[in-house]
Amino acid sequence: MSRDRRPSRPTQADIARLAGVSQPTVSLVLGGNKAGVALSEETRRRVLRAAESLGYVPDPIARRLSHRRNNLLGLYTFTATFPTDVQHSYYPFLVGVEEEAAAQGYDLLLFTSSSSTEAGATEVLNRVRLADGCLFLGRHVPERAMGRFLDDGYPLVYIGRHDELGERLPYVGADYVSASADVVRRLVELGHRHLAYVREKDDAPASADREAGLRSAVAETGVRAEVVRTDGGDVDTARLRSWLADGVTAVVAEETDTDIAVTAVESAARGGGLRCPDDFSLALLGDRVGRSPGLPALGGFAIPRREMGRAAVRMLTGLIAGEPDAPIRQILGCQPLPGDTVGVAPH
Amino acid sequence: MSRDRRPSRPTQADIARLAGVSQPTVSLVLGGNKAGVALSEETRRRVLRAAESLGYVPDPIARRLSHRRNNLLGLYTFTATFPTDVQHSYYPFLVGVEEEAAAQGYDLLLFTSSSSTEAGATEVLNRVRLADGCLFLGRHVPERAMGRFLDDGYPLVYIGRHDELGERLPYVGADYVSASADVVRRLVELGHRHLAYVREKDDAPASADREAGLRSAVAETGVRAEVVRTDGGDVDTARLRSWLADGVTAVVAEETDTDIAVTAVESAARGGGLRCPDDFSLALLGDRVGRSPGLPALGGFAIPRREMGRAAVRMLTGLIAGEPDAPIRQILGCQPLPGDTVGVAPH
DNA sequence: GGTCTCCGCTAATCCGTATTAGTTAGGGGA
DNA sequence: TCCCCTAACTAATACGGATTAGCGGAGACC
Repeated sequence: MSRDRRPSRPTQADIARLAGVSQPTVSLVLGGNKAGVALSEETRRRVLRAAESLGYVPDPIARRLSHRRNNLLGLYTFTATFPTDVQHSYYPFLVGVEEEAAAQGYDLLLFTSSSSTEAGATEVLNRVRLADGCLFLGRHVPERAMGRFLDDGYPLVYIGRHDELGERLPYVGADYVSASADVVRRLVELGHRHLAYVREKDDAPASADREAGLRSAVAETGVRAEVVRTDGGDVDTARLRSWLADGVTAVVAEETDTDIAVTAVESAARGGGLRCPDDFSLALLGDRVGRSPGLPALGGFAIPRREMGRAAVRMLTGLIAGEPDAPIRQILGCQPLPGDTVGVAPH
Repeated sequence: MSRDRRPSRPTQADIARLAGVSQPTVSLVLGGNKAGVALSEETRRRVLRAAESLGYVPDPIARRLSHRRNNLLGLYTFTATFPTDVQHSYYPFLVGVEEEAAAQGYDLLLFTSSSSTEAGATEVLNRVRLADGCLFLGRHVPERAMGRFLDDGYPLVYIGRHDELGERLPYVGADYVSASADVVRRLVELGHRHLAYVREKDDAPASADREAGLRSAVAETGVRAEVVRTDGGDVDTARLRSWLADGVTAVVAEETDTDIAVTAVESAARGGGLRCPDDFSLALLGDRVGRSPGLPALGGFAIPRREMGRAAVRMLTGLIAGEPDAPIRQILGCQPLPGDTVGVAPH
């Protein structure tokens, strides 16, 4: 025991001994004495002098043990936190999260999900409780784990709209419905009357919202639209050509964190030597974060990721503070992006 | 008091109550019982079941207070951890850090430095102790704070070579000296006999190493080189033209996290309608992470940022484990990058 | 039958700080 | 002279978990 005692820093007890007072007195003096306990100026000075001479620095660990607060916000992404292939999509969220966390005096705890097995995920989800509250980022909601957090009153906020758990899950989302409808309306204004919509195969609120917006605008304007689900492989040059032969003048692609849909369309076009907007217009339901400035900008809408990150942190800290009447669901608007790949329909 | 008691996470005491044992027994069961205290299988099971059903997670603070380990690695960057303006430069480090941290079973604690004032920095540096050890990333070393950590035996590793504290500071760096010399040699082989080197104004080991490498290769090959320090404003088109008029055929620019030097040269060239490598060759001492695929690649060398991040984590976990004979300084090699902006010298 | 030894667990204590309830000394008032 | 009040501290305790000493009971052995 004694041999493994590191040369520890001076404690309040050491100061107390030196100043001839008790440890609580030291705590009062150094802690600013917010409770307003009476303290003589003389004692105060002695304690401060002793602390100074010992080079005292409060131990943050012990301090937080007493506070029952860690000042830690968790961030859990259900993928690698810094994913290599989808890095640009999540990055702006993180920027916003960090900015606001810093502003609110919280540090960020990044959960590394090395094992993406079910058991591993459960394990990590348990560790989440180390933080005072946690942000979640992902296309889907692990309902059991989240339900449990909610039952326990653990503060959490999802980045992205999610209704898998009814009205219980707090989130900060983006208005994909309106933004997607707008994209369709802009295409129709440019004369497009026949669209193809390429989306991810699996269902998630983010995809459902985009499709709902698209369908509502399609119905409203009376144009045609094929809706195609893909996992990447089945949208190729031949398919693209057959659409165009059928009279499709604009392709709309869903943008997700994996970018499967838009990547498939782009490579199909490249493979066939087709160009946008000359051969067809290409619009995105979303944007591409890491898009190179040298490449043509894709028309679509800008997701306010950074602001979503900030708003999510604000909501979360509100939950942690126990604010009663704060809204637990928030939807931010998206800006239209004209882009270079959308043009007037031929004919 | 009672009203501010948040529904706190289950503690060992809760488990003990549920399982009908004492808190220390719970601690023994959950802690792996390294002391080898006798425990019946039946008790063990009851405790584990109770813990499971309550969703128990040990409090890192409490654990740290008595034990001193919480499987948290700190990451401190002296700027925003997800910097918006220099984002691409630090990002690959983070990728590597996260990969290796996940592999070693550590979570990451990102310290947000809201205030970059001296006082604020000290405050944050105190919080660093929450983690078992900490990685630091930055051009400069705050010597007092770091010295203090080292004195206290707190495990830390710098990403980037730093000798401001003598031999005491553990780091994982890149071999800028050799890599920079190589860049110069390649230019000389292409016939360049007169270079201009543009570097940051302030001094840091990263800059000193590059300049040392450059100077050694310049001396070795007997060519001429102007060394210019800039903060961005004073390297403009006129200056660039005057170099070329003086016979400079290649400009070498330092690459740092701010990219001040290379950005200045590039905008000076663009302003004068000068092109690389036709009008002059442009080489980088380093690389540009976020470089768009559509733009010309700059010649230089690739800094193995991801691998540096991984190596730093390995070194840090070694320090935490108290490995005695592990090296505390490591230098990784850089790969040459030919690039499109370096060509044969005219004449 | 008495002592010895294990087994299986708990009581006590520590880590460093914060907070609250008390306790003591001294002064003032009646 | 007795009582009360206030100033100025301290004792006790909480926070959650780890560690060590120790205790009661059961079986073994002489």
